[in-house]
Amino acid sequence: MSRIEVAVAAPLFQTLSYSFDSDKDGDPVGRRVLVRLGPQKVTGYVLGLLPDEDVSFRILPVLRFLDDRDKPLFPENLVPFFKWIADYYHYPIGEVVKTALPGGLTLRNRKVLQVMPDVEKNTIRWPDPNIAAPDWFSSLLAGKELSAAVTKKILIETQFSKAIDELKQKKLIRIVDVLDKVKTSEKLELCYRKTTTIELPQLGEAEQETAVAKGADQLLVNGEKLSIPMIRTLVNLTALAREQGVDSVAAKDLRRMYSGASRALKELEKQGLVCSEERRIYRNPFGEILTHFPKPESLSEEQTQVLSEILPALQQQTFTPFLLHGVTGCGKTEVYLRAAEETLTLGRDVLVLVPEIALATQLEAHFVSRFGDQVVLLHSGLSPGERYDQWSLAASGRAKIVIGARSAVFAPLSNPGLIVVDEEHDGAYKQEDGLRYQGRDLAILRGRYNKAVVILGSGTPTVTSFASAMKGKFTLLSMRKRVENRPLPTVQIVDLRDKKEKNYQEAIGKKLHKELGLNLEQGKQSILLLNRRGFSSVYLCSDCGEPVKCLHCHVSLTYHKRRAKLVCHYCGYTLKDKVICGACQSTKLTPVGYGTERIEMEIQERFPEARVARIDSDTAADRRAFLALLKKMHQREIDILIGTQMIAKGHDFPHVTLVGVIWADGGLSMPDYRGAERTYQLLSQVTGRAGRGDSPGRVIVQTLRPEHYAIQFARVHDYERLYQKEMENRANPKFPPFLRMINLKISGGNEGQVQSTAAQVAALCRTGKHAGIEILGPAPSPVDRIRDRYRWQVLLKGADSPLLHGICGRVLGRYSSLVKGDIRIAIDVDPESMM
DNA sequence: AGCACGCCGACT
DNA sequence: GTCGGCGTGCTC
Ligand SMILES: [Zn+2]
Ligand SMILES: [Zn+2]
Repeated sequence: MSRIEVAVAAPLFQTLSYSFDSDKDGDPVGRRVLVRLGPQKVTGYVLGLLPDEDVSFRILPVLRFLDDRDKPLFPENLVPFFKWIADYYHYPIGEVVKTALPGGLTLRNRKVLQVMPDVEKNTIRWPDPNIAAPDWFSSLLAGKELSAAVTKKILIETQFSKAIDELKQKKLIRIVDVLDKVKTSEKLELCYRKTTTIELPQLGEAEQETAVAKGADQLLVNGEKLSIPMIRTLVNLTALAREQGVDSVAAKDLRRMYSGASRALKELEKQGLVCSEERRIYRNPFGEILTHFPKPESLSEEQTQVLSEILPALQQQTFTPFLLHGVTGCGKTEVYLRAAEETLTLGRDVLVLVPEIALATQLEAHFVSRFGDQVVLLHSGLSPGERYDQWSLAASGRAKIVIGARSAVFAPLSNPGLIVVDEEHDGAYKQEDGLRYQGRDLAILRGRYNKAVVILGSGTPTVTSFASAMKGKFTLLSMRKRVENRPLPTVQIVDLRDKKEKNYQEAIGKKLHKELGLNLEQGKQSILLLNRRGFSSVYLCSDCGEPVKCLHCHVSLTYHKRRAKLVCHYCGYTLKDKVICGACQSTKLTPVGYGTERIEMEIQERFPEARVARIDSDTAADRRAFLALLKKMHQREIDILIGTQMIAKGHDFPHVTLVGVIWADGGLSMPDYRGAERTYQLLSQVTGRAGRGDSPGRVIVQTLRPEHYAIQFARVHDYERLYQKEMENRANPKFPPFLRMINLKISGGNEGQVQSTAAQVAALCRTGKHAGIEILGPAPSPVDRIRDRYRWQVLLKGADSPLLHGICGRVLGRYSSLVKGDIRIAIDVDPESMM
């Protein structure tokens, strides 16, 4: 028996030791095991081998392996990566691995309540006279199985415990442990292989029919009695195998050729002429046939220049991070593709991260065009089965290129030599629940562990990344020219404070209206951006001025006119739009503020003849409808497209010549030190959507703060000055990149308890070493109640990273004494949103 | 997390 | 008296 280090799927900060039979089970690393953990059975992930030294605890053998020999779920190179993440994000190691793996692969035992096998059901009475027999008891007697989830609920209800104990003692019912059934696994397909060498007569259909007509239901071929269906199937099998260049052929293909194949195959198998086998098939997530992008003959001067730095770094096979600063349409994609080509030539793998795969289909299409089935996809849009298959293709080394969203940074590639993070500034790289990791940062880390080249690409890099480039931590590569020398659009700022410009209660100013009308006349497409969905952001009482709030969250409800509903964007709570004011019972409520839905309606009133469409997370929930809309946009069947930041990302609309930003400063009033940066990024991205060679683009930016530098620098497309200004601002008072932050988030159902726990957390931070660390709070979070949970926070700021993490460790060390009832403490390292 | 063990309040 | 509440601690 050999000893292994296992991370179990439980919130433990340490790994545990188990033993296994190395002769029988082979290499254990990267495979799942089922292990005992106290009185339960849980999934563990094997991280490595351990020396046989004396220990103070007993070492249990693993119950069994959940992954086959030689089919590890993840390569060994991910192990130090996982450990670093667990440490840095203060997250249990097993949960880190669980987050990294595709879902549905973590099994554990659960309790199920059932009637004792040989007990006659109708003889059982509900034993507790004080309460009526509950529904679950009746369905149990009716012969239904209770699920583990239902059992859990029943066992939590203390009112039933007496009756259950009694029934258990009388041996009428029992509670058994069942293991989760496997949710995601390999998909197998039945195949047949010819095992006979007999030569088949070249029997055409006509001849077969003649034979049947003559009454011959069987023919003798080389001493074997074969029916016509058997011959036909055997002929088809031989032909298909030759055609596909394989030995065994899928039964379903044979059935498609001849419906009698199933029965014939069974007969053939019985006579030993064919044998059946299961073959693994890989579910294919590439839904639509993607556009083919041919490889360009030549590269631009800038592409050549940039590649002359990247390719040698790839050949050196050392960790080299690049920041590729290239405006929209500068031809970054071709740089990624050439770098990927070189990486494959060197026998290494490629990992490409994109913000949200649904919107990055063009990058996907480019990679598939160039590299075919060496590419796999990993993103949330896949079914669990597809995701598992794509994962296994990478894990087994059959796929060399992984393209995916944030979590693809954990892709099981054994030797990544190139990691690309496209649109590195995108907020989607930060996971905002559970393991709150930053995909971009982890990409850099993985590059370091795997001695890979990392390319962070963006037209508007995060200030932090650009600062790293300035400090020399990243090599800065710049691409300033748009391909085909498309000019940058002209940007005009419109001051919304000017009463002559815009009427009260309207969103579109005179200037924007005029330009939209002009574009419409000329049959050109326009885009309108407003980063808020719904009709209005608040629904105000005209009598007392109070907004309608969510019952479960401390936020105003958003009015959705088409659905005639008031909706909470945090928890989904909805009200009909016929409400009375909760404060004064008034019925006079009016929508105030703007959302995309309201813009859509205003546009329809202003331009009744225009073909208008809207893209936001309400309308894009259905990926197929979303893709259909994009297609309509490409085919110029839409004149004006209205949307949230979604329209600014990823997708190129070649015929758009006008972009209108309804309210550019919306993000500047948020409690976020990156407000200016984000505003610039959004404006810059949406600006990049306007114009093509022959028809230059115009951008109208409406704002209440026309003088703000983020808006002014966006007008002149000057990233460097934005960067400098931001660095000045963040130097005093200090914000990242001049220091680091960790947010300790305390939440729970009882406001007083949350507040006092938050106070204890803050006190704990302040006791002990904290020199040079600013400890802010405890304070209520900006949204201090979501889903009936109160939320407080303690924010740590400081340049001394080890000390910051030390303070977190101190809090975590007291975790069990701090956390009572439903209180939770979440640690958000490098927070991006304080909400 | 999930489970066992252990120590105090309010029932028979 | 004990039944059951949940605070505390542990899991290789
Ligand atoms: Zn009111
Ligand atoms: Zn809500």
